[in-house]
Amino acid sequence: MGEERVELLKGTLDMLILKITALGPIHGYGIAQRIQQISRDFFQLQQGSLYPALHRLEDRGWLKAEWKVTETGREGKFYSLTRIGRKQLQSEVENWERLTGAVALILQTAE
Amino acid sequence: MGEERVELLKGTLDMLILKITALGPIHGYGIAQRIQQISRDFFQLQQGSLYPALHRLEDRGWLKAEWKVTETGREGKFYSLTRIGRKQLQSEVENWERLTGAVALILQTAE
DNA sequence: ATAGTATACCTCGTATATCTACCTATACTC
DNA sequence: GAGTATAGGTAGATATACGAGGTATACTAT
Repeated sequence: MGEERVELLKGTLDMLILKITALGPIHGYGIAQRIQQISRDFFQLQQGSLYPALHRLEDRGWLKAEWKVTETGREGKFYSLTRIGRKQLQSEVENWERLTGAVALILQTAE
Repeated sequence: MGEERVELLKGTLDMLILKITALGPIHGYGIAQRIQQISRDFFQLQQGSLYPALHRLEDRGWLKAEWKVTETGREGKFYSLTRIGRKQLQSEVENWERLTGAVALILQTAE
């Protein structure tokens, strides 16, 4: 089978999580599902990456968490983007674009 | 001044070095200069990142090294891409493109 | 002469982040 | 009653880029 182990580039996960939470409050497990869906199964976010990242983002004040009941009737910790989290997202996206632009310059140099 | 500290995404450095050596044999210090030039000063590769990376790539058989004299009349360790190094570069570029494509899908999702 | 800068190589310790593997618990289906 | 999906979590290993430090040579300016 097309067993492809895809590793995230270290440094992109925070941006992706912030972006997903920018779409509205969502719990951790849901974030992993959304990222997988939208990336057409390219990213398969591991729980050992997800939860530490969420705690990190909350500690930095970029996300805030609230326990609520999900649609399936279970407890879930819903994360939403704070105001400084939104700023952080914006700056990370800008940095990402300049960075991929610079990489593209190098990859495009003719042999 | 526009003092911007730019960190590489962890995982991209090997690809960039391999790409530069694909342009022809070049010594370590020259690789750092080329990367900085081509990226229009966006990347400023640190020597503490550069030399360990070169040794790593040589250990894996992707680069081979040879001492020669530079144009400025000094000793330099010239690196060139091996056959499996070229394959590795190709696969890393493919992965990079699929990865940035997947990130783009997520960043593009409307709020 | 000598002081400073650019070139050229290197190592060590630290910080950070992701992964693998493991654990708990509940709801639903077979 | 067993298995799967959902929901949360932690601990340890690994990788890698960075900062700070070191050596040495060639060239330039004073």
